[in-house]
Amino acid sequence: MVLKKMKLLIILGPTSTGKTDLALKLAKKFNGEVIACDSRQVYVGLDIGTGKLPGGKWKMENGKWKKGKGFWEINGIKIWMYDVIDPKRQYTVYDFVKDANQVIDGIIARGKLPIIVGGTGLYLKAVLSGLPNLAIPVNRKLRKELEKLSLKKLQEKLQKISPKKWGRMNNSDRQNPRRLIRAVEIASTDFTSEESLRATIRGDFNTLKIGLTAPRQVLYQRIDERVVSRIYQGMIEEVKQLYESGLSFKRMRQLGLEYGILANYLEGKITNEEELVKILQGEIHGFARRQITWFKKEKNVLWFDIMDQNFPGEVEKIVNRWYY
RNA sequence: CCGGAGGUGGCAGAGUGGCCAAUUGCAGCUGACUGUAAAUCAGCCGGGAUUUCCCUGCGAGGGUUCGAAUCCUUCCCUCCGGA
Repeated sequence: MVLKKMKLLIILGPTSTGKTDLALKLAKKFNGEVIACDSRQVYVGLDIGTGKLPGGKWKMENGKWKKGKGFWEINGIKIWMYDVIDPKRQYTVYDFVKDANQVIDGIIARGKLPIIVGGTGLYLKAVLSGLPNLAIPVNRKLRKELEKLSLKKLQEKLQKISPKKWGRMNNSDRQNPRRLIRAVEIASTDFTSEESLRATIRGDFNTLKIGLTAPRQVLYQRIDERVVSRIYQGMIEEVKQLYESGLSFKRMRQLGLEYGILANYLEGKITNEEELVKILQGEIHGFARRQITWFKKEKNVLWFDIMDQNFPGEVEKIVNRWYY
């Protein structure tokens, strides 16, 4: 049968550029549903710190949101891929691809436009074009053993097991224990990359990619303000509650940014709030930089500077032309 | 005004005669990233030329020395204590 490619609208960009706000607006306009492509919003209970409440203003004023299983609904618009798993569990790109694909298919079946809000570049890439080796599963036992090895030993191990793989790795990855471990893990299975890629790729999308940016200084300022307002919104309380409900500080540190830093704060490693705010801001700046580095390489993105007052209108026009 | 401590690169903070353009942390910048990705990892970080080259440089000026951020001296400033 002849398949018409499914239309998929994508909004991407670094944190704090207002991706979700834009997505909600467009969803309203074009009868869409939103899919959060975010590696941390998938966790239940990580709300304020991951920006699931899209800005205090939504919570306070237009507070018509409700939580469902796997989605939230804000002013009648569904945002998917929120709250799909317990934060104590580890969720991976693979899980995300599987879950998101189902959600996308569901939205299309309902005759609506799926709008992906992408903050996690790897996840977005995996959904759109698959990743080789994606289907090669984690081998917990092996990892546990490998984690005990020194960097040097890991390097030697990979060189022995798969010199080809080692040869392809760059200097930075060769010093990255996490990558080395995964490489050994892949090399220890019978899977071929082709098999694995075939298992995950779909390529049946007709995408329109809208990228949001802002001058660096503006971006940092927005981040800085957001940190403060999140604290006002009760982010510290949120983390306390997570701890009380059994989420360890160690796990929080794995979750990174606000959760990791607040874990340190609650443990007394950071003693005053001023310092806390500074650290949070700095870490998130770095995060935004990493996102930018990643997204720069993304092809076919129409970039918009959010400082340009007219950008929402422009975006709307473009989406309109593409969609109808 | 007296006594004490001190002024180092955006900040914090080492260094106390040559190995110092100056440890380190933060901030900043660039990049990698094929199942933890808000993670993890690499590089840069006074200026310029851009393989061991040049210039400016550790509050300011002067001095000692073959050689000073490091010693002497004068001045300016900050902090603490006393008047």
